[in-house]
Amino acid sequence: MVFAVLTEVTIIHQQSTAEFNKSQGNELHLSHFSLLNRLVRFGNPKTPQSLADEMGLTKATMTNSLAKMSERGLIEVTGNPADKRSKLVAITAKGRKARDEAIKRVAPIMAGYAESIDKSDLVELVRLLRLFHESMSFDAAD
Amino acid sequence: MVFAVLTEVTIIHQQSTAEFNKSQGNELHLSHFSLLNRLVRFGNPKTPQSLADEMGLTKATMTNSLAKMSERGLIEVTGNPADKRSKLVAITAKGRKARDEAIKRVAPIMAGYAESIDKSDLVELVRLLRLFHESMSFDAAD
DNA sequence: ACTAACTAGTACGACGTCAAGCTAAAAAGT
DNA sequence: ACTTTTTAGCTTGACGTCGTACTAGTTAGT
Repeated sequence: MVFAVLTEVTIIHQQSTAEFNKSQGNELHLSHFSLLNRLVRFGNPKTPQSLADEMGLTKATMTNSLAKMSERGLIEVTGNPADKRSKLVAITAKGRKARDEAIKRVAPIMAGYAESIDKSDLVELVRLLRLFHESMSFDAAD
Repeated sequence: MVFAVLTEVTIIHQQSTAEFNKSQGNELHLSHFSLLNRLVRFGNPKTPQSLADEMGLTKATMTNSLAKMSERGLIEVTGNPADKRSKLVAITAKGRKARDEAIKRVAPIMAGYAESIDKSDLVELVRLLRLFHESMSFDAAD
């Protein structure tokens, strides 16, 4: 049963990623969008490590993404005064604009998904996914 | 709300993929395992294209995976008599064994997930994921 | 205080994946 | 029949991601 969850999750992830990226016409990759979205919705600035943890990515991946996004001016990475090992990632005005435009581009697709599934099912699905997500974290903690 | 689904799906996918691969000690990647599993559970042999469709991957990805797995003797790829453009992918005895061993290696992790979540929640989660998956397919069909 | 253990971020090489463009075969249109 | 369109699979180049190994700064042990 757990397997079935992961199978579905994998397929949904792949298809939705592909569709998102397609909708953006190579403007903004999903991973970059997710990062911008995270900064806007869950705190700004943040350290690379905490971003990686929250998004289920490794430090190495985060380093790579931040470099690309920094080059494009979507974010600004500065030293962390509180810890000289660390850095702080902040979204720029350009990054906010890019996020907003990405949302506009993808909105029709999201609406399409929402149309063919009950609102109550969607709410329950999110709840259960979070539950599952948490149960994974416990297990991975050792 | 749809966004929340995709966010959770993405994180769960990444973390579970990472854990699966870790549990296998570089013996068998999740994508290869999924393909073997698919052949065993949902029909054998199958064409590359139908496998790609079922797994939400592109033809190019499938070509690459099949080549690697074929080299390792996990599958056998032959011409399709019914359609000379096409091929047929069949799992080998070695492939079946590799799948079985992978399941054994990952079983403890799966059990860990299952432990911290109610069985009924798990069933419902799978149902809703399939529903969501289907609602995506309709949209992507055009 | 000083050393040992841990943590944040980077560098490098490898892999899965994709989009775009290609060939060959099959299906559809006329 | 013949042409056009569609489909199956391959090739190439690029990107996100990971694991491992490394450096530099922080924390804990003694």
